[in-house]
Amino acid sequence: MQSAKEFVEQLRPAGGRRSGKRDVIVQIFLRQEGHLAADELVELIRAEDARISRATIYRTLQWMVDAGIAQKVDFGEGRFRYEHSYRHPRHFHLICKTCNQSFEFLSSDIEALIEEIAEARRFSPRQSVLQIYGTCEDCQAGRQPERIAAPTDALFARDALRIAIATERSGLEFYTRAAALTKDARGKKVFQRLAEEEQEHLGTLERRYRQLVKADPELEAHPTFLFFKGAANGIFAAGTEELVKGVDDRQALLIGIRCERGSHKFFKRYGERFEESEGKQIFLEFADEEREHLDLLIREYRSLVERQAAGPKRR
Amino acid sequence: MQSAKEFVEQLRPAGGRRSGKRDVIVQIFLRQEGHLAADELVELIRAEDARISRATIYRTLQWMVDAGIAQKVDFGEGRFRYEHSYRHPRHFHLICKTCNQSFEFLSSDIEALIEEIAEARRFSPRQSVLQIYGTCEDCQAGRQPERIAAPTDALFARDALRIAIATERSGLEFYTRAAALTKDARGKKVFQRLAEEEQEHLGTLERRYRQLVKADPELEAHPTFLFFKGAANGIFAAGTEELVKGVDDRQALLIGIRCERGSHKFFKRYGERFEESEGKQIFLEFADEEREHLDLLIREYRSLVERQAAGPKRR
DNA sequence: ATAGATGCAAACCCTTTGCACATTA
DNA sequence: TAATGTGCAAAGGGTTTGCATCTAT
Repeated sequence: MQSAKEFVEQLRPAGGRRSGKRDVIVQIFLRQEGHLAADELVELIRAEDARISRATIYRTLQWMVDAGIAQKVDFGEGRFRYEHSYRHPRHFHLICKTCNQSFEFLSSDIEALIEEIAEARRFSPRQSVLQIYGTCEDCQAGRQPERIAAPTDALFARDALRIAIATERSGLEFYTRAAALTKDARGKKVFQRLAEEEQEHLGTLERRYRQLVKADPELEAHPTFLFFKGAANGIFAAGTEELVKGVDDRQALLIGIRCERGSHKFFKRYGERFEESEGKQIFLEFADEEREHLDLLIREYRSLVERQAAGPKRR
Repeated sequence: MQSAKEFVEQLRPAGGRRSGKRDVIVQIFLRQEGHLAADELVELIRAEDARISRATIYRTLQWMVDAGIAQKVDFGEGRFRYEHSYRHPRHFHLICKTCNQSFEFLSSDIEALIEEIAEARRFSPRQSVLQIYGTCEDCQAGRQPERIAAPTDALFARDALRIAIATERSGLEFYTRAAALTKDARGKKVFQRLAEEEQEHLGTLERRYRQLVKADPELEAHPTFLFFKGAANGIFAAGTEELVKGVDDRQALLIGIRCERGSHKFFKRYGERFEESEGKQIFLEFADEEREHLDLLIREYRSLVERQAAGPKRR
């Protein structure tokens, strides 16, 4: 796993000089979690150590943004806040206007929609900001809001596993149906084999999930961090729908190919977004698996087409 | 249709006094489209007329926000912008960092997801901000970006009709399938009748759409303003999927009820959000229609249950 | 030696405010 | 006349900058 130091080292821009003060600022900044206003960082640094001027801190923040170490965010407070990018994927925010706390979440569905919309408008998106302003659970109840810890690796792994499991289930259903509906003996066998594989993987994933929860029984009580619906399992669900409306063997294989391709792409892309972590691992492993299925289906489709082309002559 | 003057009149807070200068500011502000920074408004007012002080303009902007006439938005520029709420539903933004233009869009899908996420986190949302930063089509091509006009009523009507048509199509498919699958004679007839109605409405909507496009042939060239996918037609699509996997008559009716309820709710809620306009009209008419179907299905379901309760005795 | 980093204070931008004066109900 | 709106200038918060001074390479 990459350390914070390596992370900074790697991003340090060429031509820049090493400076003790800047290092201090960066290190203190990276130690924090959440969204720091410049002034809060000034306080932290005053407390910690040196006589570092406000200007240097502002300049270092700008430097970190340029280097990709930090991100400047605007919660509409009339000042900017900064969050670091180290082990911290792009995300969205729920912002409580009462206690001023902010809560992060991911949503592959919303990301997919944003991409579609940008595409439709021929807009090339660089960065998206989604902030939901309102009142958090604690403030609604009039309770003293407790500081929520930032989402951990384990939490991310939990949600990654949930997505993978849901997708696997949906894939299993797809292949089971496909096997039942396919007439071609060889095609049927392929679908059966894939269904069996999905079943097996499903078992593996569920075991892994239970293990994770066992290691931290509190884990399941945490609210969802990574939201998903359509983007992952919707791919197979749509395929199943088409299947069930009636298709021939060739179409069934094509639908399977489309599903696996979509699924592979989703898991690969999503996995690549994250820093080293169990969740990333899960996504990438899953992507590989889908890739194998995809290859198998493509081979099978080619074979079927060949046999069909040869077939009529014999008839 | 409500005029801008009535709009302000209606929202003018009690206890406030009429003031010529404030009126001037409000009128000039409402004449603009897009997102004005306070300073830009000051310029506009300087040019137009009076010797009105900066402070008054700031105070009036605050007054408009409190009254619900304007909305303060933050594009992360370090200053606020204001957009008026008159004939201007809640929307999201694509913001070009090159030409600094911003483009609006609606997405019922994203709104639905936001609500789900807030719900899951027990967060009570008041306002959501979604900004996609990047580069617009013109700037990507190195062209001089042309000022895009704000979406018109006709554009909104076009997209409302597209959603209604897509939903209608999906409903038609659902009822056609349901009619084919239903064994109970009376139930079959109900589904057939609904399918016929959907067919007829579909014709009406398509005629209306053609009319709209005929009135303004440019209309179809405009990019999508109201994005939708799941929220509207996905409701029936999911129903069809269930149907096709095999259900009995009673379940079929229940699925129909669920679909119509979802669809009714969606169109009603979405329609209610807008100022008087053809698009609003379309949504509300559609909601009414779905309501009728819903009632019919519920009556039919009750009847079926009764007959089934009576049936076994006769057997 | 020289480009780059730092400190200090002043400048900056956008916005709000105190206070005297003008207006409206 | 009492409450509200306006103008002016000053203050305010957050951020950036000019310039002299250091400090790494």
